[in-house]
Amino acid sequence: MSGDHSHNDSQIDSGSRVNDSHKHKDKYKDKEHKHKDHKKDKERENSKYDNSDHKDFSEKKHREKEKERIKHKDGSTDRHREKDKRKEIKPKKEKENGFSSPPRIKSEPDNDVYHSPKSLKRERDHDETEFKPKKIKLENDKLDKKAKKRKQDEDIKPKKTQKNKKGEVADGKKKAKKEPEEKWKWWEEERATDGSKWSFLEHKGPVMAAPYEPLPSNVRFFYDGKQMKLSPEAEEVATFFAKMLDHEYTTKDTFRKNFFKDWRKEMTSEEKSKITDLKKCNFNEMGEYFKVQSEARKAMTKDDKLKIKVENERLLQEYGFCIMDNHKERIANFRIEPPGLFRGRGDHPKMGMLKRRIRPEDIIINCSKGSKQPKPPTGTKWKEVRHDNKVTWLVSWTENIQGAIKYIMLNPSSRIKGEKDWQKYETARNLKKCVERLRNQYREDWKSKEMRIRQRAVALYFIDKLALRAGNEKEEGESADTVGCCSLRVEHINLYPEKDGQDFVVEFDFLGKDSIRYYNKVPVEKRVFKNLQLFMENKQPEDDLFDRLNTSILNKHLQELMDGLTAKVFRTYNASITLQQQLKELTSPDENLPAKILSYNRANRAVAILCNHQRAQPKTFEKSMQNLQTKIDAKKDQLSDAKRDVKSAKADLKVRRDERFKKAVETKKKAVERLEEQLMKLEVQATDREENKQIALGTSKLNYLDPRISVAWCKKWGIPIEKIYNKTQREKFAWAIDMAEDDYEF
DNA sequence: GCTGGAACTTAGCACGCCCAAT
DNA sequence: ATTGGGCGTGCTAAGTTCCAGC
Repeated sequence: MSGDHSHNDSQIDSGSRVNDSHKHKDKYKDKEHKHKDHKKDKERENSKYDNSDHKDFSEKKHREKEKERIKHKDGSTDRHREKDKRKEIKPKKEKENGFSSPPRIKSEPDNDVYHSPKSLKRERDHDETEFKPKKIKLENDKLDKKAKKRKQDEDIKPKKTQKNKKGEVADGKKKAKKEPEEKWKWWEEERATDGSKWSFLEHKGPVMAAPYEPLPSNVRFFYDGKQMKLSPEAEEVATFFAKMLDHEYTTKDTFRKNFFKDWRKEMTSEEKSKITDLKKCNFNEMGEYFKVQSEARKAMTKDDKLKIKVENERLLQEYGFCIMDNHKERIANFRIEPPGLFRGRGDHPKMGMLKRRIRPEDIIINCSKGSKQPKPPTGTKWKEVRHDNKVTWLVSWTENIQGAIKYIMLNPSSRIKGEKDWQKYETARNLKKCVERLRNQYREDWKSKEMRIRQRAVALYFIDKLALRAGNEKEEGESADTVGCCSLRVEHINLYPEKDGQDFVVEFDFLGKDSIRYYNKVPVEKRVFKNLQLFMENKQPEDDLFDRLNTSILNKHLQELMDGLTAKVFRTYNASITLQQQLKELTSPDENLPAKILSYNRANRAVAILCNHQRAQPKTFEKSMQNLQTKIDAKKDQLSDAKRDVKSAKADLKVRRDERFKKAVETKKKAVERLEEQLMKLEVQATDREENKQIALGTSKLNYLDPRISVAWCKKWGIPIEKIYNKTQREKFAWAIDMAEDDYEF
């Protein structure tokens, strides 16, 4: 098949968040399904969602090329702003934010105030006014020149071959002083080869969650109609619930049950004996109180808002950066997650449970031995301080809902993330080189005598053709019932020897990651079809489709086929190759800028559809669409008026050939043109928005599309990169923007 | 090989800011 | 000046992969 990646059957059902539509819950309840040759016969919770409402969202051709151009939104403004901002930044030679520069460790009065936004106090008053980003601005032309581009293709490979010179590790420390952080091109430097992720790391630790502030006494809680003063612990948990009062979560049984159970754990024994029924709890005053508070926050004066902004900026400056190997790098999430009620996605069995407050004693700090260690808040201790340079995280703790470890890591613009990202796309490009071979291989394997090989081959076909996720097994009852390729169950597909004029159609319908529904009808090759029939023989709906396969088996196999190959590489590969090919197809040289950008968005959209990146239709969608339509209609009226004006002006001109009338005609014509352009923009905007209402472009842009493809496209067509990537994205993809030329081929 | 833990990427949603239209 | 809504951003949940220890 090779090229047959036509995903035009992808359909996104408007009712795609299926979690609530369990109309046929008990569909399979009574069936006996002990299946002998089946490895696990789990007693599945029979939460089957209802399939009956698939709207066949019939291929509005709107995804294909056609009509109009995209709205023109001028993105260039924020660039100017950026520049302006930079001008204000004062070069600062000394240490920044109290970081000692790598080699020496300078101690400094420690902020022994609890690190929470509220209570944080300024230490050094002389700095008080300086909340602006204090980046070192140091134009460094030498570096730029010296590092002149090598040919990009060689350049790109992770430099495995290069021996790590002994001095390399320490080298960061030497040239500490004048590193122009803003322009550091880590991609022109060599990578460590010894598995270490850094050699020096210093940071200020996390910002703890703000402590609980008890409610004012006039905000009351009622149980069974009677007022009741809650202990601070119980009250805090109650406020979590109160804050969510008008969220539909609080109506869900599981949520309420879990909440109540965990809440009771926080109660005094007295409270526990009184409060026995959630239904009798009245949180309204509390809920109201928070609503008023948030209203008040919105209504704050400019000044007060500015103060908050300043404070946030200060916190960011102090805690939002670390020094890693001589460079100041941005931290992604430097705040400890505050306590609250767990909100799982989809039908999560643990929704509503109490996410407990993280104390310093729960927190592990990771940093350099020689660095200035972050101080725990006074009177507290970290759980541990370790110095592990084989990992990238700065801070970690174990969360109480799933027992998972949470991390504080660096921003995507950091070297450590960027290198990894780059490498990911290189692996995907390697796959491109051998994908035909692999495809031939798995097609051969469809005929294998061994069931496990056939299953492996069919699964791989799906992963390749449909960009499905690998699909690890999940522990039942621990999370929502979602699947990926390897964990598909019989109930998730339907086979049609013939459907809608096509042969061998497989209909997929399952909940994937984040309980996003995947619904798709795809014609497959006959052999695949026959194999699927075989795999499904004598199985119950809740049995695994690929009972001889899991992700570890699959990935082991893939690893043998190509170095670094895993299931998810196919998603990256197919997403990127689709973008490249779609861009080629959709971009027409003589279209104007907005039209080109619409083409880009459509190419992006094709990928998002392939990867099933959905979003809830914005709540305001209908209304905003209507508004837009109103505007369009108004514009049309204006236009026809203007046209009429032109006509009459022309008529006047005919009667009296006068310079003044001539001018009038010109002016009127101009007006018509302007209106036409405006109208077109609006219409393009409408199209784009309509096409996009349930599709999220961001995820693929950020995670799947080799940014060099986009950069090359921009260069080729003279599109400013700002039209494609916003500021954050440009920071993340700085490496690609710097290195890709207009002829870059994925 | 299997299991569970650790580390890291990928994901959608909520919210608030900002800007354009009124 | 006000308002509406689009967009960027933060947040954190939910995946994948790797690996150590049996």
